[in-house]
Amino acid sequence: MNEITPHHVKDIKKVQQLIPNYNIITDLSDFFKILGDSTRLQILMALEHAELCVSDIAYLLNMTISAVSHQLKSLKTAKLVKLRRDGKIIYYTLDDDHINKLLTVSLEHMKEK
Amino acid sequence: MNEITPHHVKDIKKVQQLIPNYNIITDLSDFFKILGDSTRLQILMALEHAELCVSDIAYLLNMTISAVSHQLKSLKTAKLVKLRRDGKIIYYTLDDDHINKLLTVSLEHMKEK
DNA sequence: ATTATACTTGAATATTCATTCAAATGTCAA
DNA sequence: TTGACATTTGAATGAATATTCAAGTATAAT
Repeated sequence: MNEITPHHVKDIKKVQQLIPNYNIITDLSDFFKILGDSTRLQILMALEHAELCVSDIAYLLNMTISAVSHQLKSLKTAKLVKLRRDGKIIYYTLDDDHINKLLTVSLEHMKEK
Repeated sequence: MNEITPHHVKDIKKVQQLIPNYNIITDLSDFFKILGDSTRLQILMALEHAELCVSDIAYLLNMTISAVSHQLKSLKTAKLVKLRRDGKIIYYTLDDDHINKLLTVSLEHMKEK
């Protein structure tokens, strides 16, 4: 790391007080990282409209069951989806509502560009 | 790719009509991908509160000038920041307002969990 | 018990991507 | 026009991660 001489110390001090602490920022970037993959985003957007099982999603996205299952696991770990078992079939749904809201807001952001 | 027999064809057809087309989803996931890195997110959150030059940001984040410059380039390409030059110094700001709004909404999402 | 179905899991591969390092560009001052 | 400063750029390295492949659970039916 090279030595750095900042040019606007006052602004830096101001900003240091105003931005969220690093833990919050990493939580948030981890969250965006999950959304930053088209497969996972497609899954979430599909689950906005229906409860689906793994084969349904794999068929819908034209992917292998395994690949979908891996991504569902990520989404589950991130608490964005939840599942219920009915016999051999496992059904996935969105874990809560405000992920839904966030996706809508984000889509708006896209359209405005 | 193995053959897949979906179990809920009706739901799949419904979902196919309701989710955004693939181009929009990839645009959106590309956007989230940009936000899905703590360095870039810190930069954006800093620029919410002040116009800063590259050395300021590097000092604030305790990173090399070069690393920061690379990330600023990504943010510029994604049209999330813009710059102006004043002599030797290049100042960065957020490119528009609704990125600001989205960050706020997303932070809310985090807190609710 | 055996087989089939639905899905998960772990290791391996391949690709993506953040950071570093060294060199280059652009601007100003002497 | 030489030197110093601020930043950019491109290649190289290393870490993270999406998908595949093969093998492993779990459940139900025969």
